[in-house]
Amino acid sequence: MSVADEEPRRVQMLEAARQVIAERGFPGARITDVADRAGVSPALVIYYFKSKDNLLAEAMRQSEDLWYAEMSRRAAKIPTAAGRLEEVVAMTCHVSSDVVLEGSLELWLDLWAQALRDPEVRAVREESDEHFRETIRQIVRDGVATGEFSGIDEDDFAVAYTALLDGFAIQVALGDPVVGPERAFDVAMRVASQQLGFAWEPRRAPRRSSGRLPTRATS
Amino acid sequence: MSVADEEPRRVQMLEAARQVIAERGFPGARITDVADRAGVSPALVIYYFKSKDNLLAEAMRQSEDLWYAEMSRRAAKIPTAAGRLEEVVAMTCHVSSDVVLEGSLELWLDLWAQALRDPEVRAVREESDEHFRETIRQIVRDGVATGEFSGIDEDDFAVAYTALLDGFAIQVALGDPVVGPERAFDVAMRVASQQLGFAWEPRRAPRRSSGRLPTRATS
DNA sequence: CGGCATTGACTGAGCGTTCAGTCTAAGGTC
DNA sequence: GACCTTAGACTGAACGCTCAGTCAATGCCG
Repeated sequence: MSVADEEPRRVQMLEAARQVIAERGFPGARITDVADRAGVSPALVIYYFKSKDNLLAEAMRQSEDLWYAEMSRRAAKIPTAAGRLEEVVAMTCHVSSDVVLEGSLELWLDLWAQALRDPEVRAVREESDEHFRETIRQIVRDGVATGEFSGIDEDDFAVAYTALLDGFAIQVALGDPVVGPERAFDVAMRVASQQLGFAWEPRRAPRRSSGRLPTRATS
Repeated sequence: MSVADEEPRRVQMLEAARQVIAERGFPGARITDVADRAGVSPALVIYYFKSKDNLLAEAMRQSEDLWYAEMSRRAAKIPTAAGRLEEVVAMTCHVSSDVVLEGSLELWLDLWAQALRDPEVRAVREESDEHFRETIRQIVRDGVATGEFSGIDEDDFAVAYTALLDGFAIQVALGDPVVGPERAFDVAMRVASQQLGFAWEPRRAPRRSSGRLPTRATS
């Protein structure tokens, strides 16, 4: 809240930029779009951020930060390591349709493509990915400590599992006809339970609709 | 060869386009670049392909086709299913530095990002991904048939394993400081051997250099 | 008044696409 | 064989649009 209060215009524009990138893609995002959405003039956008590239890179960073903040927020509410892992998987596979995470997967595709050439974006991606890995690592460590998970090299698991989730994120983001959110979630959880040695079965019979998971309260 | 003989200019431009996309990214690729590299005028490029979008989409398709052709070519030479799987993993993780596959991983990142909005590119991606899955599926089926692999749901495995390899492809393409080609290859093979129940150990002590694998002849 | 926020109007570069042709080779005609 | 016609390959120049970034001017607040 403090950040938003101190620099309302700034975050407003970053939020607008995030949405525009999600809609039109990183290279297709125009400062006019961002300005329109934020209800200001294009010149003001340049006034705040020096250049378009800078704006978009910062928008990417902010978006990633928000994603992990949301993840931490949710994880904090869940007592078991297996539950926390499941929540991470659910977020990555977009099982629950969630406004906060709207467009985050699509953004990742642009993030990766852009990271190839743009050093600033590359830095964002590297931090973000290491953050992701560390999150998984920590969950595994906790699970091993509490006896939920049986011994496994947490580092190798984190490397492999984040790669797996990234791969599923691609399929889900692109709306692959074979690998939808439910299947990705299912397979990912099965792999995890097998590798980490904990019991897991699907919450319910497979649902057709893309509705939210009623298991967890939404408020 | 027949194709190249019939339409030399066409394939020449497609090849040029592939290189330009690999260098400057899909959105950054200019028809002038392609024309320059092919040694023709920009107008001729439009003369052959109706528009820039069409050109780039076809270049993507051709690139994917080449990749799978190369994969089949290599796989055909390898007698065991485990060996074939290893070769696929090696190609995906860019363990062997190979001219034919130059820039293919980087191209995938652009392919995914572009597939989000461009229907033509999306179609290419879907075909390509299903092709990949089917390749893995078939290798597993063969391995199970010959007794190399122990029983496993080949479909679920294919879905999960292609996702894993896609994820590693991202890391490798972006030159992640933590997950390099060797580590990706190593972890991927360990996962495969464990899941499919075959014996596998690293060919050699871990190498620092990014040199090619001397195990297989390059000719 | 003085500094900050904000804007509309403008510009200049970049780039896809078009067009009016030129050049070359093949084919037909006597 | 000499000449004309046709078609396809190919190009240089120009058109027109998009869009990031600039700038002088205005409003606003303390």
